[in-house]
Amino acid sequence: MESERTPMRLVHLLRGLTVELDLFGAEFAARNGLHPTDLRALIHLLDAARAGTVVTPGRLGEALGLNSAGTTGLVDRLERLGLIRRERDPGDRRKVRLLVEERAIELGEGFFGGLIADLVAAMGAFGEAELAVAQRFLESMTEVVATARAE
Amino acid sequence: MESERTPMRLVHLLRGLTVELDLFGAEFAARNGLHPTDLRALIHLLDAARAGTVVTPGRLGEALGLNSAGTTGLVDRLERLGLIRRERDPGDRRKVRLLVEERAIELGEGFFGGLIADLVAAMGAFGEAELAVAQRFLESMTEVVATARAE
DNA sequence: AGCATGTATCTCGCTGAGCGAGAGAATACG
DNA sequence: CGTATTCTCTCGCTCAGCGAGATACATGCT
Repeated sequence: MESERTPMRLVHLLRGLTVELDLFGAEFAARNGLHPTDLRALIHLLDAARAGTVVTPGRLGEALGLNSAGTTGLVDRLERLGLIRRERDPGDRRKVRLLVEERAIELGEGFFGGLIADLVAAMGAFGEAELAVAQRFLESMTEVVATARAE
Repeated sequence: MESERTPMRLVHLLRGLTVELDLFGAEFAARNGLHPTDLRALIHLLDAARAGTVVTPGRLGEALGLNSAGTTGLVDRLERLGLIRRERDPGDRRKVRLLVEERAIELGEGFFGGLIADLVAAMGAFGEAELAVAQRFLESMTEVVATARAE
């Protein structure tokens, strides 16, 4: 494994990192009575809230790869947990807006907070130029995966 | 978002990349009649096979965070799909060895093959030194997550 | 206007992944 | 030996997510 050529080593690292992050998320979710899907939904909702975007059940379901029935169930679940609230869109009354509650933000902090601080701290060992390289690298890899996903 | 400080931008990139890889895997799995768990199991089994490690249901379940009942179901499923085979360990007859079939290897190639080639190709745009930086960076981040996971 | 078509969400019934509890079979250890 | 331990599997259950379709609102066409 140590004698592996660099590109393959990087591929395995990317996969390994994904696995670690997934497991971290799954464990956090389980500890808070959530399912992995709930956590992914929460992340999506918090991102949208910070960006000022309106999220509807349809958009959320699409982002998570769920059909409408599953999405309704997911939203019901999050609402029952007091993490989000439904609100009819006054402009188009077919739509429902999903609003995140304070509790959801706190939960998000609990999840990310510690880990982000640790990650940022570890980045301190890298120079400005090195972080820039890492950024370009990650952007490039993300784009490749996103493109592959779109077939 | 463009004005974001580099460390946070990197954190978001890591998360985004994880999400993309997850979705890619989930879509591949669905297209092949597998569940995300099955794919994760397959990856684990193929890694072990390449490393020459023996995998038992117990080890597999532990790696995926399943209990024994769930693991039995998973192994049944993979066996029914003709991806693995059970074989009693002759040394310790309580144990069962999980052997990957040819089909599983082909499936793995189908999943990784294209994506890996694309990723490696994109790495071609980076110099030797830059890839080394990316590697150190990913190793550092992986270690942080693994440490955080171990509490 | 009026009617067809499209869009957003929800309801119903069902399948099956994964859990808890515990049984059964083989091994280790006093 | 017999008792504890380890590994896997069985049983019964819960609930996330699917397919099909209902409902309600919106929009385009003539």
